[in-house]
Amino acid sequence: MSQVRTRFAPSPTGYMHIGGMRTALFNWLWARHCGGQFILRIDDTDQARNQEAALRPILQAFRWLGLNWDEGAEIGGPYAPYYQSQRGALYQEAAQKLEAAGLAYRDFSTREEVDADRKQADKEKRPYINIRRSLELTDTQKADLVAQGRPWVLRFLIPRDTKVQLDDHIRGHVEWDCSLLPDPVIQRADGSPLYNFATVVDDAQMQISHVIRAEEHLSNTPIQILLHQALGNTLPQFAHVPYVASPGSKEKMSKRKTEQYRKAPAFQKMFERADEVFPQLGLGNSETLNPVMVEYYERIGYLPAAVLNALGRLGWSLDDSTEIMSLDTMVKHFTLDRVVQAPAGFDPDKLFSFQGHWMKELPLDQKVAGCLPYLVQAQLIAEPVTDAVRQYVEQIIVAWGDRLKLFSDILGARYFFRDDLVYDEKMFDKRVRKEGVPAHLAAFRQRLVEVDPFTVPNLETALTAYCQEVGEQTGTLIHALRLSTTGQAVGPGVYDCLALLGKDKSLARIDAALAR
RNA sequence: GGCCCCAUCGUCUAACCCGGUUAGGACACAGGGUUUUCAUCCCUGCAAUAGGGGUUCAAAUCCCCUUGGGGUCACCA
Repeated sequence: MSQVRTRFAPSPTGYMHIGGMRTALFNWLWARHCGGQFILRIDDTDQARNQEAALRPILQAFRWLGLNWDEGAEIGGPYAPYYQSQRGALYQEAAQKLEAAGLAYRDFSTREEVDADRKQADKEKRPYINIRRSLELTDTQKADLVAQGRPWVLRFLIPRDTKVQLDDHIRGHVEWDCSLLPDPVIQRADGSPLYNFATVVDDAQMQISHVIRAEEHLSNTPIQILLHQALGNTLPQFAHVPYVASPGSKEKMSKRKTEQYRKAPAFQKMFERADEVFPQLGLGNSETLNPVMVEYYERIGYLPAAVLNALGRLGWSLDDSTEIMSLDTMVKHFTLDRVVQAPAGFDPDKLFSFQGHWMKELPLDQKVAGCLPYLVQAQLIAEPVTDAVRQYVEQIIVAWGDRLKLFSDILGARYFFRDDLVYDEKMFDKRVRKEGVPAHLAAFRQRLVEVDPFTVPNLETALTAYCQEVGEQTGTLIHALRLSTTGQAVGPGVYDCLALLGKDKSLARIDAALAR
């Protein structure tokens, strides 16, 4: 096969959509699988807003996930520039070429006229296509109108007597009857190009071999194919990937619908998590950062490997049983013909389970590196982080074990850094304020004074010995100690907790609990 | 509404192209075991071919229809 070149062409919207990320991943995967190039082009035709700021989160999402691009934004390349806003001359040239060949025409009709035509067609229950009045104008009439300063747009002349055929890598054979297609505007009165046109010009000029994009572009495709043909371009291959649906629905996931996702059972936990974590980090809450955006996953402490794995398995499979896949594995096996045709609902639970897997695989030093920023941002530890603190955090992470799923879970270790404990009152009542327990706790507290060094094995020996002597179950003391020293009913092993806290703090907290 | 796409457990999917499997796996859920918490880990269970017609010895698989779901219909991208 000749050189494979794929592209992802986001418009700078200020955030990276998780569904768009999946499409980008498939493009990247196909390029890498084939040893080709992946291009990141910016579709910023007539965007008034702040480019820089609106683009940053998108590029950051690619960097975070490790999806590098061979040409495009920031790095340039042989087909530069890669920003549509800077490629005006190319579009002008192509538009002139079409007009000169009689394949596009100047349309002098006003928006009002077009709207009226459309309404009329609607009323008569027939499909709307352009009436093409401007086509009947003589050259002198047209020149007059131009002289009068009448604005016009350039429309592509759809060849109404043909059919467009597409053999899509995912959808298969699709056909459209051109007699039903309105003539699309390809250039505005001010000379700026429209998306459908700019895309065609760019894809051809950048030698894109495979246009892999979301299904919602399928209806744009006949026009683009026609445009390519009119321009004399070699047609790229097309692959229309089904869109990503929101959890528990079949509808395309959309940022505009975040309010309803907030209440959807499958999504709810992610929003709650955001409201719990982000305020502690000074990052707003689920209003500012929600699970539709890639940045949510980065900020809440997901691993790129987990997000990539989940995205890769959404609408694509390697075989009948492989679930856990590294990026390398996906590159090795990815093919377009194994992309599923039906929309896939995003599944937060499954992502979470992938996360559990990849977090378990992560070497300790990387876990520490991942958690440290959270502790700093939540002001639980100071910056710069000293070796002693770093070591302490490492010990906590070891004790935390597989309970640490997201990096932000480390915020649950607050009681190792702060003395104002948050008590789980219900459990405190159940495990501490219970017949006989305070007495045991007080008695064992005295034994603790003698434990030296204050280590896990010594603590365990002491507790077992005490319980045997007094004929009490170890569980009674274990639970009481955990509630007293951490305030919580769940967490790392209680001996780990005591050892990590050290003798002084442990004793003080037991005293405080007994005094409550 | 026009055009187009889609349809297997609750979810993601395998098997479909080239008809023959007790329709497989994973997540979730339920139960059990290990860890006197929780998490991990192990075992077990639950659970699907939308409906109707064809074709065929045989249909999840091929064809048609119905139903349902979705996307798109801009001088947005």
